[in-house]
Amino acid sequence: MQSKYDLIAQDLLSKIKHQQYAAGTFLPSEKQLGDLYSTSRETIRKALGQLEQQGLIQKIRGKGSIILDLQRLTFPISGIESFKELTQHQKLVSETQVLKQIKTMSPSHFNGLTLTSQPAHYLERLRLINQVPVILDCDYLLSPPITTLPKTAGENSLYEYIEQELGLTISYASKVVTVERIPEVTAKLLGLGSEQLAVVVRSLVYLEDTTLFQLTISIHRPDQFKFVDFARRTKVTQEA
Amino acid sequence: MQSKYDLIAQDLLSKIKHQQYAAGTFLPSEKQLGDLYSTSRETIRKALGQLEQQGLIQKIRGKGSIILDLQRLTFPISGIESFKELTQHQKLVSETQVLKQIKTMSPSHFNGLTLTSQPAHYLERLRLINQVPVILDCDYLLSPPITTLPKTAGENSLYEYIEQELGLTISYASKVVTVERIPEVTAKLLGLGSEQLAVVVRSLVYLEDTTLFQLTISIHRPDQFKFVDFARRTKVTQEA
DNA sequence: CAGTGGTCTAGACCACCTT
DNA sequence: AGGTGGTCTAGACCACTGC
Repeated sequence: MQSKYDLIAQDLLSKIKHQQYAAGTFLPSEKQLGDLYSTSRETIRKALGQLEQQGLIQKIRGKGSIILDLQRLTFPISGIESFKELTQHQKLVSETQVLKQIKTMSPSHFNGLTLTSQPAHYLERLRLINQVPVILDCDYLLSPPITTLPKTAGENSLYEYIEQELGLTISYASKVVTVERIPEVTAKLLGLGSEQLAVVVRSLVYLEDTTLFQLTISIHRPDQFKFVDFARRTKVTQEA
Repeated sequence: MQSKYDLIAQDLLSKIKHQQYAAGTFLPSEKQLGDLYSTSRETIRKALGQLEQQGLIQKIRGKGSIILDLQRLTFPISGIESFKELTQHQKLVSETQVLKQIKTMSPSHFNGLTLTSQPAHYLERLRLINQVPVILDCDYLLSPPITTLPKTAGENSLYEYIEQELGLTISYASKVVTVERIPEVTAKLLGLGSEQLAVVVRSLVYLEDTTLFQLTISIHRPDQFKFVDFARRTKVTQEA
């Protein structure tokens, strides 16, 4: 269910996108927004907090909430987003080729962690944008919780299948991004020549109840790789 | 000033780090924490929200807040952190060589954006970890707001100088990470051979009042580059 | 001084999980 | 049914900004 502050955040987001609130100007004050949406100030503040988090506005004490103008290049690739969601937002012509889909055991080491090996669906997919291969995705989908994996799920959207067909809630991920030399076979798949350096993103993805369900190794063509991020300075002192 | 929920978050963080609350177990309930800290539940919720954001806990409705165990490898390199802060957290032997420090004009194009060129301090610094060069940082510090820049600021911590000496508050940044071919001179500085591929991070950094104050081009040795991230799945539908 | 956002409270109702 | 977190309210006081 959508909460009231989610709806307000979405409404403000769309009003910002459609320039009803212009970049560089201030939003109505929290009190005014409370009157507009007939709600309390704390609820408005939750909505504004979401927008601030995403880098759409900046709150300034004593003045108001100003609309930022970074979105021009902020397709947030940070976060957890499926390839399908990503390309759709950016309106790209994309294609996915399923190279392999078998049942196997998950690896026992990943990102420097030791994991218990367990049954999994292994999926290997080549991603193309404008007919050019850009990413090779190697996924382990653990069973449980992913017991069955129809062939169409990999071809279309894996996350759509998991969230909508299986009714699971994807919650968070930890990722490690490195640049590595890759095997010649892999380089060929991505259309790389003698240069075998690629960007490798290794992710562990978890459900709402903290169950690990996916391990992914994502190999990107370096010349096509672009990672856009918005970050806020954290004050939390991570002292020893 | 530290707010009550900041203090509570820090206290919980340190208790988690010192294993007083063990990974995999539940924190006391929000009600109990409210009694423990003699505060209202909403205040406790703000503290827990911070910890959840950083990936230290996962809240589960109907059950409680469980302590996650990812931190083992989560030195959050995402976010805005100075080189000094970064190396200190990880207890590394680091060194900074200032190669150049001059007054000039800032570039008018950056990350695909058109900016107004203005006076700036240009700073070029080579970063070494364990005596090995790993990063070349090229900074433009705009004046205003950075009018004077003592030589020591670049050698020690630039952010310390800006936040503590100048009393400015660093707030947010937008970054673009790519892999690029770099000039031979630059490659030599980083100790790279014929291979001239490097990871390039271009950042725009802003103050609390949305003033842009820093443009940075950070060139990383690919074999030393490692980016660790924690991400939560966002529900906010960024529809057309 | 009035207006703004930042924090905090004490209560309420709900949805969910467990027993 | 009782405990948990998720949402929402109506009010309060504070710190900061601007005039």
